[in-house]
Parts: sequence; C-alpha cells; structure tokens
Amino acid sequence: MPELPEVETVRRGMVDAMCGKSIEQVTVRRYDLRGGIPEDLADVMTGKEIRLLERRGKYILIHFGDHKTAVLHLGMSGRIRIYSDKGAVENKKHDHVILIMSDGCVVIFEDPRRFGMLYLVRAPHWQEEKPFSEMGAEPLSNEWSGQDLAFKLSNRKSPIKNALLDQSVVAGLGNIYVCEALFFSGISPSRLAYTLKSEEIERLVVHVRTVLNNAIAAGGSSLKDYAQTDGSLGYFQFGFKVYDREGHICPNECGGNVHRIVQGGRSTFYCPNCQV
DNA sequence: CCGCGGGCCTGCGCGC
DNA sequence: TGCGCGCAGGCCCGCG
Repeated sequence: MPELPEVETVRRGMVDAMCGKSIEQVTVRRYDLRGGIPEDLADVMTGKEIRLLERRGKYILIHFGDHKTAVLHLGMSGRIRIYSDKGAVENKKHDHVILIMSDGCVVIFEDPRRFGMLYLVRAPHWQEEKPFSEMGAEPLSNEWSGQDLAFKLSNRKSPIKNALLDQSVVAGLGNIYVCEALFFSGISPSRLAYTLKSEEIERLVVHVRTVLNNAIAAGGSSLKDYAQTDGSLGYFQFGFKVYDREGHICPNECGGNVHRIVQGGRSTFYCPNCQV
C-alpha cells in the first residue's frame, strides 16, 4: 500500500472535502474486504459531522467527536477519489464504499485487491486498541529520536531492513522508503538490527525523516496503484535512488550498481558498495 | 517472545 | 494477439 507519505497525501486531500461537513449518505457495495466492513458502518456514520482527519502510521482516522471513530487503511491498492458533485461521479468496478457529503461532494473508497480496511473503533480511547496500542512512534514527530529507535533495535536479531518494516518499531514505513533511507544512511539492509552503532542510528533517523518529508512535498509516489484524491499522480517515484532500480549505476557514482535481494519475502534494493 | 513463511486478492507487465 | 507466470506499496496468523 501506500506508505506514510502517500497516506498523508490522501489525508490532506480528504480534509477539504470532508472536515466540518456531515455525511448525508453511506453506501457499502462490498463488505468482504480484509477484516470485513462492519455491518453497522452506514448506521453509525450517517448524519455525523467530521471533526478531524488524523493520520497514525499508514492509517487514517475519521473523528466525529463522539464515541466512535472510523479507521481507514488503504492496503496495497486502495484509493480515495473525491468528486465535487454527484453529477461528476465515475463508477468503477472496485468502488466499495461511497460517502455523499452534506454539500453534495462525493468520497469513494476504491480497492481492487481488497487488502484495505474500513472499520470502527471506540473513541476517544482509540489509541488503546490494536493496532494503535502496539504501534511505534510517528517518525515525523518529536517523540521519535535516535534514542527511541536504538531502544527498539537493541534486542532485534533480524536484519535492519525487516526491523524497520515492523510497525511496532516505527510507524508508517514500507518497502520503498526503508530501501531509500538505508541507502542515504549508507547502511546495509542485511545488517542485524542490534549491531547498529548509535551514530548510525542517528543518521538513519535523519534520513528517514528527510525522505518522508521530501516524498510528502512531492505528493507521494505513484506506482501501479496509488494516486491522489483528485486522480493526479505524485511524482516522488522519479526521485528514487535505489528502489526498483536493479542494475542501474549507483547514484553516488561509486562505480557500483544497484542490487536486488529478497528479505522476508520482499525485494530489497541497495548499493553493496556504499551500504556497509 | 521472536522470526519466518504463507495467505489474502486482483491487475499488470513480461516472455514465449 | 494471447496466455501463463511472477510480482506488487501491507498485514495477520500459525508454526518452529
């Protein structure tokens, strides 16, 4: 799925269309997404005013200011499309949930692979529920630091690549941005997490933040499935240094080239020359 | 408790 | 042009 920058881009796109407005009508076309859409979703959401849209890791929280909060996750292929009025709406095969807002604007949750999720949690104590209760720090917040990351890595025997994909270590990273951050940090993805020195961990924190911020500024990355809420594409994918660039020369011009290996069943891209 | 592999779905690009 | 295969940004579960 979209990783943190794409989810943040989607959240920002949803704010104007939804915040301060109420939901007039909810249509659920399919309930059998991963985890299942709750049967009472429409009952709970209809008529509610949206007070706040918040992101936590790769999740978007839709707060109504009452005892329920809706949780949206885009899975691997989820999208949100927004139309400013009903007349402009296109119907697509995998449109699973359609929200009509009080001003006539339409918000559609589309997800071909159905790995996405939309469900309800208790409010205001949603952070006490899984997966939020087990989630690591927000990497762009002040609560995240080299010290925090070092603590999380101190007993980890898995490769640093795998550890950074674990949402309980730090929230919101996925395959792309982990590869990119490790490249900028000059750290091999195969290094066992607990062997990183504090100075390397400090570097990693800096580069994770930089790569995420740059990607958000570019509107995220558009691979096969991801687009912004107005259908336009992010363009950060043109800035990838190593991700999906197997065989290309290393952007550091070290004389080496980008390799692909498989870790935990997923592709990792890196420069064996620059990343040690 | 931890780490790994498989499963969940559909669509796309590639090679034959 | 058509078809089968491998692969994809994530997460959860069960096993060792």
